[in-house]
Parts: sequence; structure tokens; C-alpha cells
Amino acid sequence: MPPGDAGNGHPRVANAASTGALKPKRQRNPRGQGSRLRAEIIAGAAALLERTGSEESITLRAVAREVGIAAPSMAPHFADRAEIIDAVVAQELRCLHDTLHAAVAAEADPVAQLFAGARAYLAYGHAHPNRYRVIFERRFLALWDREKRVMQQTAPLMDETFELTVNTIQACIDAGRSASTDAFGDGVRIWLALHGLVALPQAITTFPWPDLDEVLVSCITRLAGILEAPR
Amino acid sequence: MPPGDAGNGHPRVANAASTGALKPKRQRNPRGQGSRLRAEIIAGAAALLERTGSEESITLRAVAREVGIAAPSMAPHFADRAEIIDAVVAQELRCLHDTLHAAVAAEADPVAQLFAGARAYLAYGHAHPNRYRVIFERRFLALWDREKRVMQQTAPLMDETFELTVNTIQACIDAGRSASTDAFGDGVRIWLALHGLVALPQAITTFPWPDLDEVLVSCITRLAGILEAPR
DNA sequence: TGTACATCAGTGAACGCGCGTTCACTGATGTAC
DNA sequence: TGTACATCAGTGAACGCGCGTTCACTGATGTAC
Repeated sequence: MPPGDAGNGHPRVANAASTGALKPKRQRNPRGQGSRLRAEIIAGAAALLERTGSEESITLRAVAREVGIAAPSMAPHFADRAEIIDAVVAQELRCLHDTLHAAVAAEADPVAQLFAGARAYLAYGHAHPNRYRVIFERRFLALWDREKRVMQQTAPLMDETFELTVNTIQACIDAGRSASTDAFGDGVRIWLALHGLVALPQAITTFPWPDLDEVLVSCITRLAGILEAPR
Repeated sequence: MPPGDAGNGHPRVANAASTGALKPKRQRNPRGQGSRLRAEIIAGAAALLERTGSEESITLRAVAREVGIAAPSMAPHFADRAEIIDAVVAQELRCLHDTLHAAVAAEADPVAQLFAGARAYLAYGHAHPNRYRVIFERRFLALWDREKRVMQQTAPLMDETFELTVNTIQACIDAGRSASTDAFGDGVRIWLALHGLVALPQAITTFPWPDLDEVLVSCITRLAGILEAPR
């Protein structure tokens, strides 16, 4: 068993403290501000996720190490791992939404907006594969009640993000730039293709993928019935 | 902590033995046939995966319990978890390939073949979500050397499976049924869309997904430039 | 203005658990002589 | 034809590890009187 490995298949990941760059001992939050630790825990878990790429590495003890607190100190804020991960997902989804919104808002032409949003989605997925995974490839193992609760938190945000796409396609239609007659349906088709575009090349690394930006453009052009390139 | 939970987030899953339906004590393989255990281990791991849905639940001890052997007995056959999972992936990918091949071969019309293959892919993904995940959503955590070795095993099979799609599209073109001029590129686009079609609705369960078969048909029709419905 | 007390924000050691791995072993089956 | 030996196909107990969780605690900061 290699050193640093727990023997349970989860490599123990170095944090700032264990690498010797030991953090200044954490100062406790002032009275009444105890809930600030909640945000620190979410940030710690997100950092852990970003660094290790595996949802499983977000153990309570690992997060505690990352944040620099004792493990039981998390109990008042989170009941278990899943609640922490949920909070991370919500935060990351908000981040993705804002990124996409900004990319779309930066363009004036509706067709350019559609491509810009799609490119931002693809760029986010490839720049932050681990964050992307935790949002769009989570699995729920018979945690049905919890799943519902989580979804109540993230579903509106997901819908809001998806609406960006539909609105942009509708704008293309209204401007006479698209032959689409079903903005919602085409939004779905584009989302599915984009997910494939982010996820598959990351999983199947041996395949001779063509240039992904070109694939993106051709998929969207055909799926959204775009009549010509952006002006 | 609930009983049966290791306290490490991995629920311990009941097998036939622990549920009381205790298996007849395993008979050891005859001399010279020791490698048969290898197949039993792969089958046990696959069963575990199918039942629990999580790659993490495939621990050496869990597989040993499933198969009904002592944990150290696996050492001669597999160096670690990853090797077992690799073997499962290869087996499942072979299974998927055969399924798709059969579905395509059952049709005569090339357009019907294209749709039949795509529908078989979608059906496999939804019937066996956990098997699908282990093939197409594996993550490789800095196991680069191992990844290469694994890919050497599965890459040819993956290419073979993909070729089915390309050949079918080419047949559509040759029969004058498709306006496509790039069978490979359109194969990629269809694969990406199909992956989204399998994976996203499973992960995002709150979204009001439209009928997935209709989405499949419309995506393929547009992405492969199909001129009319199958004859 | 003092002071006793309550509350808050955590700590640190200990528990039992499943994990991967080690190591000496067991018992059946073939094989050389 | 007998028999000693080698090999094969595993077993079972023990190890140290990280895990989630418990429980009594500590020490700073407000607050009632």
C-alpha cells in the first residue's frame, strides 16, 4: 500500500497544512458569526473537489482537515457528507449560470449569443471538469428523499440556466435567423449535445475527437435551424 | 450511524449469504482450472455494480463476499480494485457492442438500421444505467499509466462500436437517403447527442424532459441529414 | 461599576467499523521414483 | 504398484489505516443583576 493511501482506495490528499506550508492557526469566528464556518466548509469541500476530482474524497474528516478545524465542528452546520456536497453543487451551479449569463449578455446578435452561450458552457466544462461532473453527473443511490430536497434547491437554478438557451433560440426565431418552430425542444436537443460534447471526450480519451469547437458550431447550426452564420 | 453502514459512506450491501439464503459453500476449482475464479470475480463485481450503482462499492472485500471467497484469494488474479473494474468495463463494453450489432443487423433499410442502433444504445443506457456509467463516465484520477493500459484494452472495442454508426451513416449516403457529406463527423455528432440523451435525464431528474424517443429521432434526422423517414 | 452566569464556537481523545494487505496455514491433487 | 513430495487453490486471523460519531471539555464573549 503506497504511503498516504488509507488502504480504502481513497488517496489521502495533501492540503496546505500537511505540505508544510502550515496555515496560521484558524481564528475562531466572533460570537454570533458562527455560521460563517458554514461558508468556509463549503469552500473547503469545493477546493477538495477541484483538487481531487472525486466526490468520494469529500469525507467529513478530509473537509475538516482542509478547513483547519476538528471534524465534529461541522455537525452543527451539516448533518452529513451529502448535505455538504449539495451545498457545493448549488454554489457551482450558480457560478455556471452567472458565467453563461455574462457570455450571452456580452453579444448583441442573437445567433452570436447562442454560440457564445454554448461556447461558454463547453469552456466551463473543460476548464472545471470536476465541478461540471458534480453538477451534471451526480448519481443518487436510493437517497430519494434527499434527492428531492436537493433538487428543490437546484432545480429552479437549473431551469433558469436552461431558459437562457430557450430565450436565445426564440430571439433567433424572432429575428428571422432560425427556421426553428420549437424553441424548447431545440433547447433540449442542444443541451444534450453540449453535455455529450463536454462529458464524452473527457471519459473516452483514446478516441480521435475532431475539433470540438467545430462540432459545437455544426451541432447547434443544425439542431437550432440556424440559417446563416452570426452577423 | 445506521446499522450495515461502515461509517465511511459506503453502505454495505447484502449479498445472498448475508440475507440468509446462504449459498452452498463454494467448491474450489479443480487443479489447473484456478483461473476460472477470475471470471467469477468479474461476474461478482459486475453484479455488485448492477445492484449498488456505484463504482466505489466495488471494494476487494465486497467482491470477495459476493463471490464467496476470502479476500486474499483475489490477489493472484487482480492486483487491485482498478484491475477488476477494468475487466468489468471491458466485459460490459463487449456486451453493449453485441447488442448494438444485433439491433442494426436486424434491419435491412439503412435508415432503419441507423435508428435501430441509436434506439438500442438509448435502451441499453436506460436499462443498465450503472453499467453505462462505468463504461462512459469513468473518471481517471491521475492513474495515467493505468489509464493507458486500460484504454489499450477497451479502445479497439470502442472504435469497433463507433464504426457501426459510421458504416450505417455511409450506407444511408450510398443509398441516397442522407444528405451527409461527412459520415465520421456525423457519427461523432450523433454519439455525443446519444450520450446526452442517456446521461442527462438520469442526472437531472427534475427537468421536464420531452419524450426521449422523439428527441432521438429528431436529433439523428437533423445531424445525419436524413432526407425522409425509414421505408 | 463589578461579578456571576449563560452562551457560543469550537476541541481532542476515544469508540467501532470496513478497508487493503501480510503471513503462515490447509487440504486436495497430481507426479517422480 | 506404492509412496514421498511438489504444486495448486485457496483460508483465516491479524495488522494499521481513515472513516463517522460520541462525549466531556475549554475558553472567550456577552448579559443580568
